[in-house]
Amino acid sequence: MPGETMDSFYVTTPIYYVNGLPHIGHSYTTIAADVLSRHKRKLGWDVFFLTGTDEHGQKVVRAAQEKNMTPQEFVDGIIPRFREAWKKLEISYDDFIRTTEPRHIRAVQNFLQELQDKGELSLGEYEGLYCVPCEVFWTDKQAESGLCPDCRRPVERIKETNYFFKLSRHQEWLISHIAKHPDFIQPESRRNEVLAFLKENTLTDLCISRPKTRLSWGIPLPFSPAHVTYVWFDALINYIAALGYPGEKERFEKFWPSSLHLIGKDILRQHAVIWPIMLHAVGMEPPKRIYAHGWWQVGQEKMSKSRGNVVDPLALIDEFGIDIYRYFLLRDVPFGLDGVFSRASLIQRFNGDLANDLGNLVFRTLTMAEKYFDGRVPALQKERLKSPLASEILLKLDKLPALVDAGLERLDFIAALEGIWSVIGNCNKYVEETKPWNLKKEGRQEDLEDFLAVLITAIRCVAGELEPFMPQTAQKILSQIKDDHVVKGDPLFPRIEEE
RNA sequence: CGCGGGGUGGAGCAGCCUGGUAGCUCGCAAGGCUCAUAACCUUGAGGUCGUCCGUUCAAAUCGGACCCCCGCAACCA
Repeated sequence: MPGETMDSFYVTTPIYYVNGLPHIGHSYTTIAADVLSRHKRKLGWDVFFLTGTDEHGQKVVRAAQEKNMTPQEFVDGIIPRFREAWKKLEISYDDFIRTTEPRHIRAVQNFLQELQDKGELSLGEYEGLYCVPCEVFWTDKQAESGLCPDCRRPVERIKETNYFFKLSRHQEWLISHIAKHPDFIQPESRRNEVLAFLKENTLTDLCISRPKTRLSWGIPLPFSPAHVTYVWFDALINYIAALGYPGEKERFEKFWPSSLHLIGKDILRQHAVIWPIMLHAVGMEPPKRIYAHGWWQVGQEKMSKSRGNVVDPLALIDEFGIDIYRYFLLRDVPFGLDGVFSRASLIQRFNGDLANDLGNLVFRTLTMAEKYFDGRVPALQKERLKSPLASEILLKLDKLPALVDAGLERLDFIAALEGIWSVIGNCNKYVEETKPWNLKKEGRQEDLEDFLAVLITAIRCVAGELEPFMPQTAQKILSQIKDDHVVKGDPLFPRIEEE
């Protein structure tokens, strides 16, 4: 539509590298993106939520070899596991891109050709210590002893001809871009980190190709069929490939200006340095915002595929439910910081926040609706209210959407949830203060109606705000409160008794 | 002198940028209530805010020195 001004929102997760199964870290970023997407959609924004998989490169080849499969067979076998995991977690992505898809390959090749045409690439020699059996390059420091850190066999110094991208040419531009856009890299500590890095170092030329003779599992360079594209270079382009680059200008222009890349802090350099420079080099705008979140640790150790201590989200979901998992990840630890995962803290959140506060409030309220009004829901008559606390609750409800929105805008999921829980707390207090059982005995029907009307109103509103975070729970609550009557169900979150 | 993060009641954290009665969640203790999932509500105990020095009328908060803890090959969110 010409002159369209509709608010659009583009959010991405990294495309996950598929040499292993989905773990808590993948689900963390993905759930965060899902919450933001659901929230924006609710407000009427046009949302495009992208996730996907990164399928090329040496690691995938090796993982496939270990299973006696071709790389294609291997990735085709893993991708459904990701899709299933996201389905189970109620992830509402709009698109799932695979780097082995034709649309992505076309985008990458087009992008490379543009760079080549603009004279941004040059042919050069790559030299390094190479372990032939492992097919891996090591830096001098890594292979100090002259042995491969992995297999302990001797490495050899080899040279190969590759294409290089001169990042340093755009370094000054990037520094000033970051300086001019305080929100470009978040949180602030990460922004400072990148800025300091850029000011203190000259970026080295990025080797963007691999000889096909050494690695064939990749996207061929359009101008040199003897080379395939370096996997990171290939991967980053997914963000624009999914928007229809290079063909669909309209879609691209609609979503790209509002782009938000959610990433883990480990891949900050690629997203905050290489990616913006790649785009700038071909004359495209950098992403609007990059947010690097923290890591989950297990006990004192960091979680990693190689240590084998990864937390399996699906097992946790089966045991505790989807919504507590989604809630826990976003509520327990500030998004930008590292956190420690433990069953105990998850159970504590479950029992404390979900069972005692929220679940119990809903349950006791519906019980009273049944007991005092045969399940009928009295209408709210604001002008009749006498209790200051009731007024406070209604006031908070008015402000709640804006509060949640502001929190999510900053990716401060905790602030948003605390805002919601503050209302829940007030409601529980309101019950104690009002002592409806006394009103009943005294036959003060009108007061009792007002009381219940306030609670029901609050619960409806809370459920609405909760929807992006806990879609199932929100749905369950709303299905128990019809327009004029309630249909009480089982407790939403039966307490978990352990030990 | 490598870099970064951190040291606040029993546990986990906020507050520090923009100095001025130390706050939150959990746990613990006592009380209340009965609509409710031994849930809910109230109150309380518990901290010289890592150490020392300095700036100031006043410092968890600013400056300096020091001590201790965590992470820092690659892969990873």
